[in-house]
Amino acid sequence: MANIQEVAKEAGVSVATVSRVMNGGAVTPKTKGKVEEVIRRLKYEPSMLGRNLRNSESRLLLVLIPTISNPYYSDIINGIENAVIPQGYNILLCETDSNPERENIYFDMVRKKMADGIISMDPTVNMEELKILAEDHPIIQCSEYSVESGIPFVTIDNEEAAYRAVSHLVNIGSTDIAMINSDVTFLYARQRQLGYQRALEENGIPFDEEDVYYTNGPSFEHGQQAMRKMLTGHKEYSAVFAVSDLLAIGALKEAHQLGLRVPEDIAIAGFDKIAFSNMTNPALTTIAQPMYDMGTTSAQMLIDKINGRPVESTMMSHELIIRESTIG
Amino acid sequence: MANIQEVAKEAGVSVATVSRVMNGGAVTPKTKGKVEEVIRRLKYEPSMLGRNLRNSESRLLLVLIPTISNPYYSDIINGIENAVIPQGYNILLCETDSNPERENIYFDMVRKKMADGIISMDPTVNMEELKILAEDHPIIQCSEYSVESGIPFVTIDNEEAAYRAVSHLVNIGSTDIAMINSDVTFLYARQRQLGYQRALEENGIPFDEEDVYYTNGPSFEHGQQAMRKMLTGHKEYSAVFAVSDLLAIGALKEAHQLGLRVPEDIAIAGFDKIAFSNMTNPALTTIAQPMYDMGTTSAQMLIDKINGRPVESTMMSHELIIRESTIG
DNA sequence: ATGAAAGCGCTAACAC
DNA sequence: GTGTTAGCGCTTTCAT
Repeated sequence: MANIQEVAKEAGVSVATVSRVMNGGAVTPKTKGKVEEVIRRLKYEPSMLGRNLRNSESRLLLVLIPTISNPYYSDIINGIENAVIPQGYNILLCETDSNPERENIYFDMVRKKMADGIISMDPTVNMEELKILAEDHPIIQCSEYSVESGIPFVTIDNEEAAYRAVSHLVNIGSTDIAMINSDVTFLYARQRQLGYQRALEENGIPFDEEDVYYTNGPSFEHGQQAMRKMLTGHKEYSAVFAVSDLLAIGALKEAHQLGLRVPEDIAIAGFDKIAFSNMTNPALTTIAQPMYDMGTTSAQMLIDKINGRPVESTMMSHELIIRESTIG
Repeated sequence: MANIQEVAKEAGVSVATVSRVMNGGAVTPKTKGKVEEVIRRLKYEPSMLGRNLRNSESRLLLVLIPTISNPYYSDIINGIENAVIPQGYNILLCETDSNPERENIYFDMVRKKMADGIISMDPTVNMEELKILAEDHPIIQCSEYSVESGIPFVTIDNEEAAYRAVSHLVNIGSTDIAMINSDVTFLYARQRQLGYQRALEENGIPFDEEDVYYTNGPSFEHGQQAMRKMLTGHKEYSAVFAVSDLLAIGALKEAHQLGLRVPEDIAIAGFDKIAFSNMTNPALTTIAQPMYDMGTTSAQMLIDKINGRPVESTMMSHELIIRESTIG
């Protein structure tokens, strides 16, 4: 628990020299060796607190997500971590629970210099506040974003991806295709619905607003509810496009519960390719987003921004993964 | 971006007074009002960097987990967060990836005072290092632990829980009960195997080491592999007890893939009651650990430890959740 | 009740 | 190449 002063004194040098040894400044091999010996002997660990104050940086990056229990974020976070750690940063995973108070705690952390910047992946984020914060602090949006905010973002072409997924459902012979969508206040929900609509119309299937089943949330249970409503309704469907895997997995479970076979009686496609989409029976057809790369990219963008380098929004590629839930 | 000096100057008081206003020291209502007005006007946000250095604390707590993608940890982390945030702390979720280097980065953070303490939930943690670190720094073990380390822990009675799960399998009429276990270098794996063994023996079923199928890891795929090996072997089983839900879900998928019906042909029980254990078809019988409470408890223990208060290890309760995978 | 001043541990500009 | 010194922004005695 020694500090830099004690090391300097013990080694018979100045604190500046010790600092230089620590940070690779110009020092004689001889003094360097001597100082290093003392550091080892005294088990000296430089305090980041002093360094942080001096450099007025915390080397901490906030990653805002609505909840940690949504596996959607796992790989993105992995990508972020692997990108920032080699550059001497660490991330603070912030669960907002879509709660403005929680969110404010985290915004405060960057205002109070406990964090150097933010990667926001929270679709429920208070965009007004985020925008204001972005005036004075480095912020990047990942996955969910607002163009008008002027804050740089990383995303995929949601409309095109949904278009491909639904086109696939048409290609396997479905004509009555329902959609399970979350709240259209979210940009991705609107974009994916547009893709659904375009795929139908280009194939001569009229779009009907009644075929879209909206949920009150993003979770498994919401998917179940939507599916129950759909299957107990007056219309029959041969395929369902769900706006996320979690919703699709809920729908799948409910279909089974109501005695339907997937994909024979009804095909189901999801979106995101979360790890669990492969664990269900049948495995889920879905859209793969380049999660990991989205993570590394947004991380690098944030660090660039922190260092005053110019940053451009990025559109990443996606891929349709065809699995058992849409083809026998 | 004003600092305390500017506020003091603008308000015509000393920095000490500003500090008192911020921290609830004794100040005349009149000066207090004046200072607060200036704070608002200058949009002053006190830097935690200065405060942290001065108080030599970071108010940051590390939570060590092997990987964020294992849903097992979600609820525990939730509990931790809700316990620490009201007390002015924040947590840094640390994915070690069971990589000693990664781990060391995080250990370094507490050595370098960037974090005030650690809650370790990583079964692969380097116990030697952790023990040494615990001599100088507050550390709590949650879920996975070593008694010999002398580091306080929070856990459930794994042996008893496994005993109950396997007893349940016996009660529904199974006599040929296999176990899917992970690596017995982990304490929980050893304890749960003991429970499995005791349940068999108390019911007059001889324990056979060959009925235990060991995996090379904790994931879904490892569960699949174990199940494949089991079902393509020479022995037939009517029930399987998996040491975790993730392994059980893998086993379930593989059973389906090989044309077996669950629970009719083979019953499957898991352990942990992760969110997904309810999303499979059939839903999984499992052991519920009081995740959230384990989180809050270990968090409070850590904060107590940081504040020099005495801390006792805690054994928490568990519950057998019987669902479709073991009863038609 | 308020102010002056010391100091938390570190880095970097400047001088030698 | 090395030492001296001035802060980074804050809290907390110690005076008054």
